[in-house]
Amino acid sequence: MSHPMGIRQAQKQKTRQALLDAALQLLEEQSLSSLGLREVTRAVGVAPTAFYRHFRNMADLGVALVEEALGSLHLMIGEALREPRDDARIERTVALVAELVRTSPAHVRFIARERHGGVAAVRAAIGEQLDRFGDEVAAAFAREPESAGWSGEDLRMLAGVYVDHMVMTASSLLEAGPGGEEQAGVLARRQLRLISLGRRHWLD
Amino acid sequence: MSHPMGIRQAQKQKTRQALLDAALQLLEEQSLSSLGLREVTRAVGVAPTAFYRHFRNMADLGVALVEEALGSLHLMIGEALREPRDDARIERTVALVAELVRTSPAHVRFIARERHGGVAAVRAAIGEQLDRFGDEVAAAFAREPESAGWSGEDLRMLAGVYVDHMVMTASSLLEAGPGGEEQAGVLARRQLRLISLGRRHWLD
DNA sequence: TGTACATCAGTGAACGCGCGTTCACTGATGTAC
DNA sequence: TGTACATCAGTGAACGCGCGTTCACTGATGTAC
Repeated sequence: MSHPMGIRQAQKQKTRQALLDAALQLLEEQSLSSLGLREVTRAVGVAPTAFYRHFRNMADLGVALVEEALGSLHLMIGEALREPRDDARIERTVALVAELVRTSPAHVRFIARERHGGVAAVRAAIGEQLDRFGDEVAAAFAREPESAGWSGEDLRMLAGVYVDHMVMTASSLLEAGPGGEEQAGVLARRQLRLISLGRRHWLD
Repeated sequence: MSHPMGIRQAQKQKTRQALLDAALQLLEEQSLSSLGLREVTRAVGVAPTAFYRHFRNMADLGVALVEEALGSLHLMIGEALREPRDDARIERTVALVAELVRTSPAHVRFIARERHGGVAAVRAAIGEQLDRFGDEVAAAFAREPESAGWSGEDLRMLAGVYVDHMVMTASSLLEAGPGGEEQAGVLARRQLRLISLGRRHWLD
């Protein structure tokens, strides 16, 4: 039997995760470029120097947070788009985003904030993930009969609109807070209906 | 004759503007929450303490930058939307945004970055301005014959999509850089066409 | 199983540095007569 | 017009503080025999 993870490695992972969790929480009130290494280690309860056992600097930690926030989302989006009927797909898409905001509000806020934020490496990592989403959504659309006659470029454009809209919906659900969720959801569905209508008449 | 602005006031305005300009330039590479007061005064060439004659803190300066970036834009947007034909309006809208990005890239970057950034007062100021844009665009749409039968809510939704799309277009034109402007413009026009089509068939 | 040595996650002291803010000041500009 | 006083934008020294990074270290875990 090999050693999938010894005590030492397990403990190291635990500390690393604690650093990520603490950073994410501290980032609710500020942006990454103003978050300090000592702030994070203080919140976790380890010495500042322990940080360097896990990340080279805060930007490095930020990139890890991007992976944590978006890495596991690819499967879920593809599934939501498999819904054939327009209105059901809209419903599922908004529900997926709402679920994401409910279960991981801090991750969502982080992505919205750092997407155009002051740390280049993190911006790049987010951009890459969103591009991948766009490609996947485009591939899902391509499989549908309604896409017959569409150029690859047009499909990718449509996919981009979808992805951008999802990010925006997530962000406005977050800002809406507990009270205004309903209203933000209604707005998002309406906007997706507008986009769906545009799609249906694209080749007229 | 009264004193529209004495030598003293004129000099004060000049220093204030120099602080705003220097801050905006420094913000190309970082976000507001990590920009320091001393950094700004150093760039201008005044003592750090001079800052307090003009702003209470960096958040205060940030709010002033929001006004500078978006305050004068209200007239221009209304005018672009007065165009009656769909394709001409799309052309003018994208041209307006492209012009803005060309003449004030730093302002555009600032707005995109701080819209969801770490400084609450600045986020609020940007949100207010964008809401005002939304109201104005909705009012412009309401005047058009194509809007007959539309509810106020639906019009405001459509206006919100337009405003969000403008911000996103500005941001992607910025990221595209000198080479990719053309491509980003094509994409933006295509997306607006999609929205226009959705609008035309909204009441079907 | 027991022993001797290697690894390495986390420690704690120390460093130099730039930060925001305070304060009393200076001297050009503004005002009253 | 000239004079005496008030205003106030910008100065410069000083402060205490938290920052990121270095370094030699400790002691629990891992490995070889």
